[in-house]
Amino acid sequence: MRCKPLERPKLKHKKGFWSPDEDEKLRDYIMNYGHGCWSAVPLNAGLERNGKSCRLRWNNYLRPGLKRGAFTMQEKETVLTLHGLLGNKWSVISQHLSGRTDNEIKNYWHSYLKKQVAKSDNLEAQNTNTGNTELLSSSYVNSVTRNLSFDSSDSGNCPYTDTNQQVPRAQTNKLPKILFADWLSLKEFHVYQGLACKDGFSNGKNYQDTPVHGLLSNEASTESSETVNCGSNYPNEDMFRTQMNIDQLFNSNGEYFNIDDFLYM
DNA sequence: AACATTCGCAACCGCCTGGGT
DNA sequence: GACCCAGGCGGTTGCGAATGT
Repeated sequence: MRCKPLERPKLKHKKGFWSPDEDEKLRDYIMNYGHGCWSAVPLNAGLERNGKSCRLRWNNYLRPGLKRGAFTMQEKETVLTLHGLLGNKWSVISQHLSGRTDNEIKNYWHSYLKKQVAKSDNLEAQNTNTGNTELLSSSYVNSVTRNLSFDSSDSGNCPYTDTNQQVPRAQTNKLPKILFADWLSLKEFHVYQGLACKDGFSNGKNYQDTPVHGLLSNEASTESSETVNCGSNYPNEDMFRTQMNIDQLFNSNGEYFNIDDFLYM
């Protein structure tokens, strides 16, 4: 992990925007030799930048496979839902959106989604004031889960549409984790958010302290058809167990499930 | 047309983590 | 165990472009 200490001359590092020439140098160097130790990259590539700056430039701009341009509807939903679950864990969220960088997602959130969420919260506050208390806080998560939808005509988006399909373990790890979030009912989101919820689950504790057994019960499955995505049917527990790596869902005692283990597996 | 405000985004900053010494 | 340092991450800033007045 750690590189050999470098004997480096005390260079004054350049800051600010990268020139095309600098981009070219960095790209050429990394394509030919890999980045290895980032702090050595600027020296070897002939750049007057620091290693951090090179890493950032490469990861956020030069790296092959980066997607540019507007976020798709599905990407937007993914960001919203994962943000609802994870908070500002941009790097984790970015792992679920191929071609998008954490920085890009963060910018997207701050410049666009945050406002949408605020709007949604305002609407809900109005509903609450008018006596409609059915929806509790964490409104945007609710609205997201309500609105989550995959194009049912595009089964490629949804590995759950075929309940008989066994997913090999190696592939299981590549499943979009977003689908678990989609699968949770509104109630579970309330628990995660540590907000008051009608079944008395929430006490401000971390979500991972909450046994997930109940969350996988039929009760959850029938919670609300409004939260359904991936076609028309809520996946049942058996299907969930089949599609997911069950070892990751229950600990060695076979009882509890740590959402972090799931999300980061 | 001129100025003000908002938006979008690249890049920097500072903190944290983990591995080597 | 303490220290050092590279790498990683999230928050923030700054600037050009777009839009509004």
